Amino acid sequence: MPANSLEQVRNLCMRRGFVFPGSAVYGGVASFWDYGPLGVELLNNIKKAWWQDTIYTRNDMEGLDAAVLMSRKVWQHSGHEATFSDPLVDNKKNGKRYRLDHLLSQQTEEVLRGLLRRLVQLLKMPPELFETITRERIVSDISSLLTSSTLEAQIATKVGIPGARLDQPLSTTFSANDRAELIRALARAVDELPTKAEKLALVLGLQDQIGWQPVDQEPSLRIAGILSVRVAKYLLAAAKVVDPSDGSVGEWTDPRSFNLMFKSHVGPVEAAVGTEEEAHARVYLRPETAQGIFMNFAHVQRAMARKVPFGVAQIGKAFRNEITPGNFIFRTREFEQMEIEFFIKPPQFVKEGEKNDQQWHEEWVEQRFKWWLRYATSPSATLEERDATASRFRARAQTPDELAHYAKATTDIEYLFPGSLGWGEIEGVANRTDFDLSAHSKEVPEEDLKRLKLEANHDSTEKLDYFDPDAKARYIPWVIEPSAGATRAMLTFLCEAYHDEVVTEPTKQQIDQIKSDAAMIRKNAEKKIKEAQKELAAGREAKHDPAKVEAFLKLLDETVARLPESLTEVLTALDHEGAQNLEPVKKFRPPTEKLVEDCTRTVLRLHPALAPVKLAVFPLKKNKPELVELAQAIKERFQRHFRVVYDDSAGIGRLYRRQDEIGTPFCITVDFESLEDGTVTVRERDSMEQERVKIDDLPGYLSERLQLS
RNA sequence: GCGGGUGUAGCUCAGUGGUAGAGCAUCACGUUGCCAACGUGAUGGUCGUGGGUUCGAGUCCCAUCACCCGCUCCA
Repeated sequence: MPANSLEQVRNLCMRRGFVFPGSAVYGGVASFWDYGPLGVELLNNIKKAWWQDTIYTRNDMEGLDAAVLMSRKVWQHSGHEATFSDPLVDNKKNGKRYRLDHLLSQQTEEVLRGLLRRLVQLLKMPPELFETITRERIVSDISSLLTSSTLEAQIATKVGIPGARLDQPLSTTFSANDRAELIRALARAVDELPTKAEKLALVLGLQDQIGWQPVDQEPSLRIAGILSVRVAKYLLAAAKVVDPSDGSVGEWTDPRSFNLMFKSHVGPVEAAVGTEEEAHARVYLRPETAQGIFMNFAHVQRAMARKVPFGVAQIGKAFRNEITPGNFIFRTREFEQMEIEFFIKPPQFVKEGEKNDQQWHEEWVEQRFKWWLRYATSPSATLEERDATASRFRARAQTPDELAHYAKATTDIEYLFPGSLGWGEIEGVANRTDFDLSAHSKEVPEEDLKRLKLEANHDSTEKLDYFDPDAKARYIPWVIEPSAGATRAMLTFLCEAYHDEVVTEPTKQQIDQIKSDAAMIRKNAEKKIKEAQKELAAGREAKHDPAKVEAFLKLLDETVARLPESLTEVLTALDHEGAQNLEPVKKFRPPTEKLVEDCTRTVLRLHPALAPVKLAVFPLKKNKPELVELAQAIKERFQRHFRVVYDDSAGIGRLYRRQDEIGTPFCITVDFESLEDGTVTVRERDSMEQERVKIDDLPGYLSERLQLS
């Protein structure tokens, strides 16, 4: 059985140095994780496997590593700036979608006023706030804040609303100097207020008090900017915001904020967002690596003299300011992608017997699916285990309304993660047609622009087309994009490899002890259930929920009946919510936990190519210098080729278990016999079987079994 | 975003307003012949952070941060 909860995997990762919370010293920052000594090995191995399998073993692929920061124009023409940067709302009634500010600008004055009033009420803004906070107070309150970047960065993060766009420049009635001071003081004042509502209220109040106004005086813009993305849904409903297309009150969704791109600046810019200077210097951290490949399509094609079809692969970091990150490293704001852009003939040039875009798409889905299964499986897996692994992967075609703006079709490869996460996307194979290359090209024919719903690109200096000597025609190629998450791959392989195994049968006496303890728990719990029922019947609050306790007892009976093989499940049963506040359970837990620990091992049955450590070498006794010396010599013999560790800090059994937990495929023990006949014990991870192998034969023995290419 | 929960030693956790604890881990010494051995000793804490109540707060109150679960949303 692989991991049955993400929590198990999380624990192992933090305890054994795979993943640590980011910025932990300062309390942590949501959604950022650091990869520890073993995590970086695993991640590197995943990337290496992918790189070798997608580039080295094919004849039609090249590699690339493009810059993270690219011209802002890339994101303007790719469509990301428009669709990633403004809150959008849907009307559930008719499926129409609007930019929030556009929608509001079409409302009547009455509706807008109602919105503002409700916002004020919702935030419980104390009216005094507007009276006490004056310009003098603010300006005089300047001191320790460091130089600020932009209002948005300062205020929006402090107020704590991701959707807030309080980024318009201050009224021009202030001098540049005054403005900078004001920003600092404002940020400071916001800092001092105890609640989020008051912070927001302050910002709102200041707009009126000190003439801090958006450049654009449209009230709709201001409100749209101020609305928290999360409260907007209720406000829109309460204020009866109307759908301009039919004039009826809409059934609005939460606005989905697509401002997923992190902003930064090139050069020493400290200008406020919205100014020309800022706009000029602005860059985004890439939200996908794909555009770097499109930028270099023509370079790679010419430099490597490639003919379509061919592909370009890239591994790199991407950044998205996700609104709801979570599930450990599944959805993070900084992540790593492994992307292929595979360039093919447009449909009209495909000849008889050649693959069209649909067939290429299918082939890539199949290829990638095989890749996932290959590395999700340990070579020692039985047929049944392989089937079980395969059943946790699936390819699922996206429905039309799920498709991204650039895709004709996308097939997601998903993995069934443990616990509440469930099926999760680990790779998307998209048919992006000629959308991207056309979007970045000048002089694209009118009909193609129309087909792709693109505007003519007057910024581009190039046409990203290709002369096909075979078709004797010039065209902009189509693209199939298999795009996988490297960090999600790590989570996938960890979940699939995780196993808790019972390796030592508990004695009959120990099992009887558990059974009698369970009987005691039942006796006590039944009493509690009766008490609770009495309380509830009398209309009072009960300490226990009878139904939950009942469910717990049923689970406990069921697992205890299946001992000893259900040993680990008994422990899980004790964590059932119905077991809370039951005294005997508290007493019962520690000895059971101890027994489970003594009788089980945690093992990561990782594919050897992915294992962070390939080999561990131990001396049987650490106080015999000859053994230590030989063991270290063996370690040194392999350390140039792969990660190998030497350890003598515990008894031999414990050393084995430690390596099991991190998925080390082989352990070597050097004993006294080794000194005489030059053989060592090689112990295999999954079977725990041992074999005597000559030290001189180790290279061949290991390279065959580690499957390193 | 809403609701619920958690946060005490590196890890797992106990601690009912009155001197901060246990097991494991770590380190030292001794012992130890292949699957989580043992003995002795030692190290390790501003109890997530900031305020408040109190003679006194890990414990009560407020705020805040992080993580987990459920709902909502999203890819």
